[in-house]
Amino acid sequence: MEQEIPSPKGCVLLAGPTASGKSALAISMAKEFGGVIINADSMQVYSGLRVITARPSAEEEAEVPHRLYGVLEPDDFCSAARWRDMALAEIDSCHAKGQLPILVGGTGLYFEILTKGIAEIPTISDELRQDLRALQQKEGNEIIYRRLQQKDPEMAAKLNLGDSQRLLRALEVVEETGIPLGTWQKKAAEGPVLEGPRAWLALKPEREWLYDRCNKRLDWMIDEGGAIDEVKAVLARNLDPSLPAMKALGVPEIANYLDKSITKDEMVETIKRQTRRYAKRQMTWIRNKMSEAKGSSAQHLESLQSDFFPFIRQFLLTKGK
RNA sequence: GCCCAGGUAGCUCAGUUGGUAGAGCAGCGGACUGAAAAUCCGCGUGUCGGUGGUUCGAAUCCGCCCCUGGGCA
Repeated sequence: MEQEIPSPKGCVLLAGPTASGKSALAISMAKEFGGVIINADSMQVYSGLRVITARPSAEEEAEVPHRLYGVLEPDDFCSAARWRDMALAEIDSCHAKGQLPILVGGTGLYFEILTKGIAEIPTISDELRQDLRALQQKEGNEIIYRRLQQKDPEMAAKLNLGDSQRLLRALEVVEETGIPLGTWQKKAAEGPVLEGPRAWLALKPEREWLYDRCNKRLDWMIDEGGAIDEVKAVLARNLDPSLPAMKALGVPEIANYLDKSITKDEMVETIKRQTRRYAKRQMTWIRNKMSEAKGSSAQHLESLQSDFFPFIRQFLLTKGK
């Protein structure tokens, strides 16, 4: 079978909410089509948090090639553009070897920037970034908001006072570049972008089924997977709690449990709730943003291979080469 | 069997002297342009246990029935 399929120039993009079965599907797909799995998940890029971020296990990673899993230290940070650059390099290297890149993950923004590009805004200096963050932590959003109103009233009008992350981003951009963020965003997307044909796949599981899976997975992580010890080890490094990896689902909650400010039950219930909400946001993204991309989608785990494999085979035979 | 206390949203409960009901949590919808597992915005989803009655009008008052706790036997 595999011999019939020519060397791919295209790639597979597999999106879906957390716990929907993406990883398992990706592995069987990689085996079937000679593929390499490339992580498109913002948290699984960090090392040290394998269990709590539901990264594929070491055994799974050994079955077929996996890329961009655990490649950054938890005190580093991965921007969407940084991920894109790493992903494009991996995709090139797959193509050079005649392998099919299979991008798998739940981070919508990463897919968005990979496929559509983004305006090239100069890097913000660490100094400015840290100053503004410190200011916000100390004084709250109001001061950031007022400063933004002065320097970029258009963006300020668009943002909510509570939206600390976007306020900060808008302010650091005007202050660093002297150009309002909105102006940058109106520019055509620049920078490297994924070229060539692509097969979009989306998992759209039934809600109850997914929530149940999320809950059971979390119970497993805590009771058997060793999530608590793993998080404890990372916490022992005393990293800045505002680092992205420190905000991964479950990390703050386990930290609270370890310092005894909440009980184990509270910790478990809170993580479960946060995970459900996260899955819901992902589904909103997939439903409303990725639905425009032409591709194939499937609802039930049982039907994944039968739904997707013919689609991929067809894709490779017609457009993928 | 008798005596209390309760039955109101998915859960825990509030509901003034009768004017068809509201909080928290859960949930749902949406946004998303370089830290996105982040960050933010919006939305009560209801046979008020059932049934008769009093009343212009009942979650609210009365009768009976059902259910759940607790107590006495």
